[in-house]
Amino acid sequence: MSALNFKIEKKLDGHLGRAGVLETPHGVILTPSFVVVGTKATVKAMTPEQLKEIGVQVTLANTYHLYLQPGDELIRDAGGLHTFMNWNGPMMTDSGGFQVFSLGVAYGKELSKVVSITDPSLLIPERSTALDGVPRLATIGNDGVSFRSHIDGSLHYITPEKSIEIQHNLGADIIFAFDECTSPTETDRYQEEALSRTHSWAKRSLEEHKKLEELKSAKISQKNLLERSSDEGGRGARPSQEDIFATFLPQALFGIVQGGRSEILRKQSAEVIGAMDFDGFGIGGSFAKEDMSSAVKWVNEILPEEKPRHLLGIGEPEDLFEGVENGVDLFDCVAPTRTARNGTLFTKSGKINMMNAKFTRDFTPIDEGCDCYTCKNYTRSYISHLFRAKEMQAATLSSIHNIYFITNLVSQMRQAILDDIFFEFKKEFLSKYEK
RNA sequence: GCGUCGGUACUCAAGUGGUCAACGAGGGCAGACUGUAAAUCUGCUAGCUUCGGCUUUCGGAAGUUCGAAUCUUCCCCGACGCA
Repeated sequence: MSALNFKIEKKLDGHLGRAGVLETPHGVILTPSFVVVGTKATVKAMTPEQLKEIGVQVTLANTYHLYLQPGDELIRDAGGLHTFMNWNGPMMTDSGGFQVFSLGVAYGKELSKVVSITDPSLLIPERSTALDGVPRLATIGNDGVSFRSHIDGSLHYITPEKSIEIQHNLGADIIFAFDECTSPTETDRYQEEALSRTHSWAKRSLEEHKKLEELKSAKISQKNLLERSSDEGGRGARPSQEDIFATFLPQALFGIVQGGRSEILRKQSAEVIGAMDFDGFGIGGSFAKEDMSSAVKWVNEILPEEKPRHLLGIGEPEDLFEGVENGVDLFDCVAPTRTARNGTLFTKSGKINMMNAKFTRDFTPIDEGCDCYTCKNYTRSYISHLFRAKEMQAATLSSIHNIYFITNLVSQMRQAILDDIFFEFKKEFLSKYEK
C-alpha cells in the first residue's frame, strides 16, 4: 500500500527514458519533472503563487535545516509543511544526507557535487591522509552523523530513525532515506565502506518509516472512532498534537542509491536498494560530469522499472537531457534559483551573467521568445540595473525566469517523449545551447 | 591680506623618511555556483611584461637625503578662523 501511484505513459524507444504520471496525496506530477528546491520551507525570493503560475509541480524542503529552525515539531503542530508554507501541491523533503557531505568533507573547500575530471586535483583522495585538522560541521559514525549547527554551533546527532521521524513531522508526500553522500575525492575503499553504511541506513530508514506509517493509520482509525462516539459535545476542544499528526496523509519513502564513480558499487547499490520495499528511488552522490549519464544508466537498468526515480541535485540543461534519456523521472537542483540570485540566467544559447557591462543598455528580454513573466515584461537592462542597485526584485524576477526555463525545459522533454521526437528535440536544443 | 588645517589611485580613506605601486571599504571589470553554511564566494582594478620583474606615480615645481607619499621652500586649489 503505497502513498504513490506511478504510471508509465510512454517509453523512449530502445532507451530507459519514459514519460509518466505520478499521483501523490497532494496532487499529480507529470514526469519527467523538475522539483524546485525550497530548503527552509520557502523557495527563496518566490511565493507559492508565483511558483504555481510558472508551472512548478513539486517542491523539496530540507530535513536538517527545518529540524534546526524552526524545529520539526513546530511544523508538525502548524499542520505540516504544506499548511505551514502554504504550498498545497506535491512536496518532498531531503533526509539530511546531503549535509553529511556539504557540512562534512566538503566544508570550507572548493568541492562540489559534480566534478570535472579535467580538474584532476579534485580527484585526489583526501581520506588517505586522514585525520586532517580541517574543521567540518558533520562527522560520520556507523550509527548516524554528528552535526554542529551552522546557525548556533550546537551539537546534534542524526540517525536514520531520527531523520525519518523528523520527515514524518514535516509531512511531505515523498521523503528520503538517510544516506551518506560521499565526496568524489574519496578512495574506492572508503566509497565501499560508506556504501555499506548507506545500505544499512536505508534498511533502518525503511523500518522506521513503516513503523510510523502504521502508527499514523492506527491513529487515524482511532480518531475516527473517537469522533463518531463524541459527535455531540466534542466541539471546540483544541486538537492534540497527536490528532494533528494523525491528519497527515500517507507518505512515500524513496531509498537512495550511492556508489560514487564506481560501476561495481553503483550496480551493487542499485541491486541492494532496488530490492527493498521503497516507493521509489533517489540516485545520489558524487559524479564526474563526464560519466554521470553512464552512472545513471547502470543504476536504472537495475532499479525496478515500475517505480519512480529521482536524480538528486542535478539540474544543468545538458545533465537533464542525459538523465531523462536514461530513465530519470524527477530532478531537483538549487542551480536555477541560486544562480538566478547570483545574477546568472539561462537562455536558449547558454547562460548569461547579468552583471556584465554589455547588458546595461540592452533593452531586449533575458531570452528572446521566452514566455515567462519576466521576459514578457522586463528587459536585460532593467534586470541588470536591479542587480547593480542590489534591489530584491532582481532575485525574484531572475528566479522566475530561471525556474521557468528549467521547469519548462523538462516538461518539453516529456512532451517530446510523448511525441516521439525526444532525440530531435535534444539535438536541436543542445546545438544552440552553449555551456 | 594674515593664520590654521587639508589636497593620496574611479570614489571614500589609511600611511607621515626605507618593510609602498602604496592598508581597508565602496565602485568598476570578469569568473564561479548541480539533494542551498549561498541576495554568496573568488580574482583583477597605474602602465608594460617572456609573470621573474621592469617603468612612471601620492596637487605642481625645486630642494634636503644613500633613500621622500612622508622633511624644507615657493606656487596652485579647498575648508575654517581673524581682518
